[in-house]
Amino acid sequence: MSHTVPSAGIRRARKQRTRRALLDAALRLLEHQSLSGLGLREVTRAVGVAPAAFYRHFESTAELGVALVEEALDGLHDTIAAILADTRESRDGERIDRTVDLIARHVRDRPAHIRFIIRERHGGVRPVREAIGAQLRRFAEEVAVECARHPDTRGWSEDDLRMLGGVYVDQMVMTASGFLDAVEEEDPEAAAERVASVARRRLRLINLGRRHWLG
Amino acid sequence: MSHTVPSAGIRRARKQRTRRALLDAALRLLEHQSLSGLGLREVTRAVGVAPAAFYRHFESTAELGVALVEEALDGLHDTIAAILADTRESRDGERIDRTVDLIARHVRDRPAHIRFIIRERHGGVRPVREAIGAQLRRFAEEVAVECARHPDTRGWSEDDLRMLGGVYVDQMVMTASGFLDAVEEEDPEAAAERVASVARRRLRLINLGRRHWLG
DNA sequence: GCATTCAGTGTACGAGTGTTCACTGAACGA
DNA sequence: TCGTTCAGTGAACACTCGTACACTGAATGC
Repeated sequence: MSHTVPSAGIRRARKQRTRRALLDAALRLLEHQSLSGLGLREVTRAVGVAPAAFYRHFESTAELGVALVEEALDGLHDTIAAILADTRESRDGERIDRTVDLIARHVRDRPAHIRFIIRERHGGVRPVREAIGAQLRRFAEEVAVECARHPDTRGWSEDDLRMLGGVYVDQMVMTASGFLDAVEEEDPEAAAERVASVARRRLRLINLGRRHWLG
Repeated sequence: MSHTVPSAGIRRARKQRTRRALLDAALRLLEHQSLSGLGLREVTRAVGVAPAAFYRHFESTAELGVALVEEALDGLHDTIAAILADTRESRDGERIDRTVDLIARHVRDRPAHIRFIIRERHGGVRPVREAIGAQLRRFAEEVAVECARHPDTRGWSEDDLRMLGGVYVDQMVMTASGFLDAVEEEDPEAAAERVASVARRRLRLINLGRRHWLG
């Protein structure tokens, strides 16, 4: 009976719980403002905890921002991996459809994370900006590696492959941003479908360019 | 002697002068933070003027932000027009080179304006965000109109042309952002050349896709 | 010349900010 | 069982913030 809860981590768990609460509250507050304007007191007030408690978890809101970057981009990384794996065997047309659908779903599932990433990618807080930039560059690299397996890119230089990976990642981010903006329009579903349509055609354009890159 | 200064606008001119000073000071302060974190007092302090004087020109920092958007995008519009006009007769290769050069020059000439636009495009202040979005959409429209004159896009639908215009404008903004980031690296000139090289290849990729869009 | 306009001043207000520090009390390890 | 650890408290610190209001004095128009 006693050792079923092996004497460990009630404290650690409690701490984790308020840490999560801080992150969640911050994420919610960041939907309508940017990180450089987010106050430490504002966050603790939303959680219902004393301001000083904040320091037990982060030494500044910038550091909290970096933590948010990590969890947001972990999620995005999973989606990218899913896109790459899921569409590896598809024909070109349905591959594009599937990609855009997966982006739409990701945005629907984690809108606040995505909004945060897009807002802070060029935001006023350097460490956050750099963390996002570094991660996105890593994603581009991974996409480039996957691209190399495709017959259309046979014989490409590494540099050109990296360029192409970057194009896809940027395209993905812009599409996500579009889906995010869509929900604020008067007919969100129609707007989202418009975004999806443009995204599909952009990808088709890029793929056509890729096919004719050499010779 | 007396009517050489025709009794007009000494007041108006003085007002304009401090208005400019407010805009310039804000622009400088915004290089290291975002608009939602910019304080009215901070701006007036930088200009050397009483806080209340701010209200003679803007009713909030958001309104000042919108003014900045307008002047920043006027400048960008001129550069886009220059790109479209200047490269109308060129062959494809040098057209791309010229385009990228003009973007690089624009960023070198007005770095603060560009940084502001890129930062606030997805920033926390709605009216500013929307002003930027609307203007960029207008630019895309203009580029689309110009694209329609090109033989490669003969027979394209209006929707596809708009899509293409958007691709070019987004590409331009991303390139500008790249040039901006380049100056912060240890070898800025090399970084800028790397950005330029990637931008040129991206444009080449897009142009290849454009050429093979139909059939 | 004179009354009017108005860009900019100076002071004051209440409210919110980040950070500190001594503290409490429950979870912990031995 | 008992001393230690440490997440969270609450009060106080010295700021900064946006806004209001009565004001000054030079430019202005009649």
